[in-house]
Amino acid sequence: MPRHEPGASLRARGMRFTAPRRVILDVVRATDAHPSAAIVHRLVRRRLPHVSLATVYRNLRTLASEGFLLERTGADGLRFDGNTAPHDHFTCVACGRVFDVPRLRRRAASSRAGFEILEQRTELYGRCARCRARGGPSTTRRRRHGRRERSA
Amino acid sequence: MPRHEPGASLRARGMRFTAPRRVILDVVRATDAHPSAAIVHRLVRRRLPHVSLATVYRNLRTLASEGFLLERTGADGLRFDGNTAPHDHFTCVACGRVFDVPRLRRRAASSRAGFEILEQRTELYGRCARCRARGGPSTTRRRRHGRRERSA
DNA sequence: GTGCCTGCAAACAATTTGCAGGGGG
DNA sequence: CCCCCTGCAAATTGTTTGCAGGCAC
Repeated sequence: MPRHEPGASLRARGMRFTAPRRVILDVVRATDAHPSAAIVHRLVRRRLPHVSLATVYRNLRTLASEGFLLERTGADGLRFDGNTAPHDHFTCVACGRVFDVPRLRRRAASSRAGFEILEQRTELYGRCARCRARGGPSTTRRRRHGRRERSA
Repeated sequence: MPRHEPGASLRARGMRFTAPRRVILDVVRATDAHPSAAIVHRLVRRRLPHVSLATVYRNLRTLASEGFLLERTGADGLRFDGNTAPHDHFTCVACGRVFDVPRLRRRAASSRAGFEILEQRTELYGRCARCRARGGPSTTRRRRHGRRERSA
């Protein structure tokens, strides 16, 4: 999906290109940190102090459904990605950061069992270079019960 | 991860193999429908009418962390999978069903950018054979706002 | 017996919605 | 000037936790 012109394209569908909407899109596109709605909210407020969290949610959803950004759902909740080019994600289990990585594999046996594949999404998990350098060798942590850890 | 013996393995870690726990594992293993906690709860209650939802959550989490089943988080919330063999998922965007599919691609360029890949997870989206037969040709639906649709 | 497990209910957190007013086009 | 969009607050939903007993081992 190409990165089209926000204003024009939105207007063409009867949607307005308001200040909050513009800034929200800006913020998500400006980072590669795959922010949550709350984080986007905080960043947006630096420029528009009165924008509400509800508006952020509404716009993220709208912008995603129009193809201006991508919505991801993972173990760490709902995240948004300004990079609309097809790519995969690598999540470091040590530091929690999420990196974009080029899609390494192309669709294979598309129509296995008669499935028509419209989209694919791959998440990789492991340890990033930095964490490998710091910590010792690979560890597989397990936890019993306990609140699900959320990366900041 | 092999399908080990629940009782023994749990006991070896100082955990008990209680009736609720046994039935919960049973239920998840008996289906390939990738049930939510609520669905597991309903099914478990057919055999043990007094099991609480909290117990279901606690046990699903425990059993997953011990490798007896897999925890998945997707757009449709938290789901559990009794199939612990490595495999991918295909979600039909028309009927919402989730199918297990054999993992089609093997890890490639493992350590791109110094990443150590410990795990990978791929989700495919499209239309299953049945829905392709019914509905017309492939459609890409978009929605504006609106509650996120949840598959039953 | 000891301590893990359980049911119940309350607490929590993330996301969504209702509503009345405001401003973009 | 019409109606989409917004802020605020309340509502919802999914998940987790505290606590007093119960039962597996």
